[in-house]
Amino acid sequence: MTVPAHAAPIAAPDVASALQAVRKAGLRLSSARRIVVEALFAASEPLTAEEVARRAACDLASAYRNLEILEAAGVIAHLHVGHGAGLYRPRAASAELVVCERCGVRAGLARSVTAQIRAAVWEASGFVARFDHFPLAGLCPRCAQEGEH
Amino acid sequence: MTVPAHAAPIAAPDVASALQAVRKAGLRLSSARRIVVEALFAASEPLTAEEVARRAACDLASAYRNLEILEAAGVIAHLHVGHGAGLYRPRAASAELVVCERCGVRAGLARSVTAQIRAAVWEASGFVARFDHFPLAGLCPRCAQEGEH
DNA sequence: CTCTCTGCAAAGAATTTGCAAACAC
DNA sequence: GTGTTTGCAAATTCTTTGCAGAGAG
Repeated sequence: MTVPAHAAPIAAPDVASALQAVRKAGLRLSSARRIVVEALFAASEPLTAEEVARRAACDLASAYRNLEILEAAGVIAHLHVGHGAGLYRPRAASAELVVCERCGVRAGLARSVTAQIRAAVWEASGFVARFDHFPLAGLCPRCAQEGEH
Repeated sequence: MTVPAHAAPIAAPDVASALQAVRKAGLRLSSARRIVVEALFAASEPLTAEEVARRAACDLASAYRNLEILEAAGVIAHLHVGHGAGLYRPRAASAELVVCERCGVRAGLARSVTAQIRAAVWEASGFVARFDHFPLAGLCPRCAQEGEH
């Protein structure tokens, strides 16, 4: 038995193809929209809507609206870490993560590891687990050590 | 190599011992506090703060304050599922879960399964994963099937 | 009696929505 | 031109905080 495939739409690998994908989705390429895309692809880390709005010099409401639209178009994706605001990143950068609940540090998980976990969860529950939208949570090595005081 | 133990404080198994634990923590047992505890132990599912306030017939602010205090006292715990409000439950009922991102259905995971996953995550990243505060997310069998249309 | 706890009201953070003007095509 | 998109302001949802009075020990 194998875990059902999680359909993986084509994620634009760079700014150019992302902007092209926006056009193909029938969306207008307004200046705000273009800069939002560029800001996300230029960032090395996922950004909050507020950071996107600041970098794109556009209204926060427009940032939220564009982030939602761009996500629907398959160009970007958002994730949630801890109690804080949502984070946005290019869809192509949707690595599967584990996040420290205490300090917020994030680490990527190799596909082989997440595949193994997905298989275990699926066999036990029938659920197809994902780690990109709501990453795994726990304590990083440092915080885990402190926690045992 | 084994995953570091996640210190597991004594969780009150029933209302009586929970109320007793509240006293031992040096807290006063106000009527609102008592009813909040009773409401959580009486519920078959985790409750939102709003549901707690309604069942305890107390102010929402008092519900939040008591939930925070009771959690610090080790009597209850909260978790986050999806985009919605936080959920509260007796600490003793802190099962490790997997939640459907689409329909919200929850399923418990056997300790043997979560132990295996914890080990895999720890070997790969050094993180000590938890599944009670931020449960695993994914698609339930039904939604997974629909998703492949 | 003292100090904790409560209700009420207001503040805050994150996100969404209504609307007229601005802009892409 | 025409219909999408924007900025601004206001509304929503969830949660926290300030304060004066009520209640537990």
